[in-house]
Amino acid sequence: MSNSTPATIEDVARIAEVSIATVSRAIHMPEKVANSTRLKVNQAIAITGYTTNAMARSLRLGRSNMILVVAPDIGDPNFSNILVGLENEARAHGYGILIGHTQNDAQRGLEYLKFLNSNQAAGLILFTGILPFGHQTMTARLPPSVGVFEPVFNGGIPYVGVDDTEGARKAVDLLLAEGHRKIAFIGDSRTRLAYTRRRMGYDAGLDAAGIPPDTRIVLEGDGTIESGRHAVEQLFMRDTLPTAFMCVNDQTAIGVMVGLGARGYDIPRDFSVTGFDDVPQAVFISPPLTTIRQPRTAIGKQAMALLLELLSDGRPTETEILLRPDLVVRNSVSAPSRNWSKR
Amino acid sequence: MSNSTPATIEDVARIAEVSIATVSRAIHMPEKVANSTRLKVNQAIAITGYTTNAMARSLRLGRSNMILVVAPDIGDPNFSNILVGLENEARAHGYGILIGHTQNDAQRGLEYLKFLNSNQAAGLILFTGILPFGHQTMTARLPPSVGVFEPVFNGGIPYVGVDDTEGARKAVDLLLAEGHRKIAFIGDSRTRLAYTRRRMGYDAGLDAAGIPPDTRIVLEGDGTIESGRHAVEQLFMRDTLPTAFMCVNDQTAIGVMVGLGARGYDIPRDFSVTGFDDVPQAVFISPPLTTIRQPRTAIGKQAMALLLELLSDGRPTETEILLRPDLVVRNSVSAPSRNWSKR
DNA sequence: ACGCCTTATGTAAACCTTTACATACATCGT
DNA sequence: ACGATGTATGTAAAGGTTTACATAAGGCGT
Repeated sequence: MSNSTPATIEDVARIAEVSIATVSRAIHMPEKVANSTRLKVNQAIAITGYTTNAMARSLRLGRSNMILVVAPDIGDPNFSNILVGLENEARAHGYGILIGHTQNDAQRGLEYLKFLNSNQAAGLILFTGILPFGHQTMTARLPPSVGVFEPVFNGGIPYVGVDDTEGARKAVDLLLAEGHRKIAFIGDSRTRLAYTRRRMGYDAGLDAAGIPPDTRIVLEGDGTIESGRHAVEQLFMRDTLPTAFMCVNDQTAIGVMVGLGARGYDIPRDFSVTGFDDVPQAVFISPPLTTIRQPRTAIGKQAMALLLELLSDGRPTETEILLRPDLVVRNSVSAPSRNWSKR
Repeated sequence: MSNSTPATIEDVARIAEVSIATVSRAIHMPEKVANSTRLKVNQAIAITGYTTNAMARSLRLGRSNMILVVAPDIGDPNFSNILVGLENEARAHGYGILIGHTQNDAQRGLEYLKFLNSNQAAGLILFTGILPFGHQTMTARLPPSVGVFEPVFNGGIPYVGVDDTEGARKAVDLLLAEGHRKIAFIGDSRTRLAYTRRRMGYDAGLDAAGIPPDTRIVLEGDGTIESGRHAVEQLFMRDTLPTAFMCVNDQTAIGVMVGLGARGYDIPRDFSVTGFDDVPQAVFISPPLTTIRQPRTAIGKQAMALLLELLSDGRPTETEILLRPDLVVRNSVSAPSRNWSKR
């Protein structure tokens, strides 16, 4: 029973007094085997504690029961909850997940290519917007894949994310409702689609409020804390100060708050700030950040569900799933101060 | 070249005009094959883009190249950096890692047992102090395993962590050096060894300073934010206030700070607070938390290195590796205020 | 009673590798 | 010149599973 080497299908077959084919069928196509035999097999399985050897099975089937999840940074606060969603859904369907992080290093990406080529993963979940591996040639060989947050590189791969435009719209609308008219957008970027879309929401909100766009207060950024801080400095140097900072993500917002704090300003009294993502820190920084929440667990679940569908059907039913983002009101937004609204 | 089905060892053998055995040897025991043939084989590999099929290899070898990492909570801020260390070290030796989180649910743990039984993981890294699976019977069948942070359940498994006693000692010594004499210990627990050891460091520090222990200001806790908050309430109700709170971890410290803030006190003016772990939030909360840094990447690296050693040797060289924790001074500690030091 | 269809089970090949063993050949010491 | 030793390569088995195909048996219509 508690043998050193695990039981094989043959052990089960011997005890149940059937052939190994029957055992395999009893497990995977129960309706194809007589009730009485199925019972014998099940008993034998219980006795031996048999578990299918996944290696042999994958080898035979030519496909594994593992899904590779590639992310640029596992430590990213956005990542872990997505993972929960991914994992729960995967396991519910008999798949396991394998995690790799590229650390934005192309070399790393290549190593994961090996996994794929050696059939260790049946499917792929891509977090980066850019395919981590040697682009064009590889695409053909990629297993069924799903992107998270953003469509991947050269398309053809469905993805699930949040409706960035709508989320940004909610943020800008809140700011407008509070009475802000000079609202900066921090973190503009043409390379990341999610950021581009958030910019679109910002533009749309301003437009709907009849406020003409002012590119002097739209600053570029790469979503890091440093980029937020830098943007604040630029605005002060150019003397084109807004009353509110709508940031492309929470990290940027934190940078903005740090920059503003370093110059002695109080938030939200002197300036309002909004973020995007609702990372765990958002609630701990001071003041707690008003931001847009990503339904992370749901995103993970949906992404995996889509991938599993691809794995069985082979054909994606939809090419893009956008979830609804929610506004989370905390304490970093208020009406514009008298001082600044004069400008 | 860019065939639909990946190249096998036979394709390589045919092109290189050798037998498959030679190809295998050229890859895994290069010194056993003549230079000229090795060259031919390498060229053939380059042409075909061959990668060893991990399934077949694992099946043949009877062991996989995957390491299962089981953690109670992937979202734990302590987790991700450890993972980086684990993963880097693993990949450097040709292993991949597989992540599972039990969410403190025994049922979940059982599902991972299947992975192990089906030979999908060659080794195991355990984050929980408690073996996640049906305890006694299973231990025999466990693959080589290493614990992180704490020894696992019933021992026999080496572990790597931080020297909790020393870390706690550094925190209490800082507080003492600032002049504190009434230092509370928040988060005492007999079930988690790491916490018990931190308590030991606290006791030792007090003892060395000639301060008699005062159990009225040693409160239990489970390391959650809520537990820290609760402890503060208790101390106020009992009217046994300390001048400083030494917390068993950062979460508890955050809870303490929240509780103190809710009562209108300023940190560090009215009370000093220290944490343990140096989670990413520690720098963002206000005031930034003075705490003990866990060398997380190093812990991960060491744990994996130990496991790999186990996998080759089969015998652990050491049963416990304790890394040195560092004090990180931020802004939550100052000399005791005049008001409170009068007590 | 016979052929035919259906249902339940068994046999054996295939998936791709690694490696013990066998073979072939070259080198060396005598 | 010959046996011994060593080196380089090939042959074939084994690892655990799934499944196409073969077989066997039972039921049914005529």
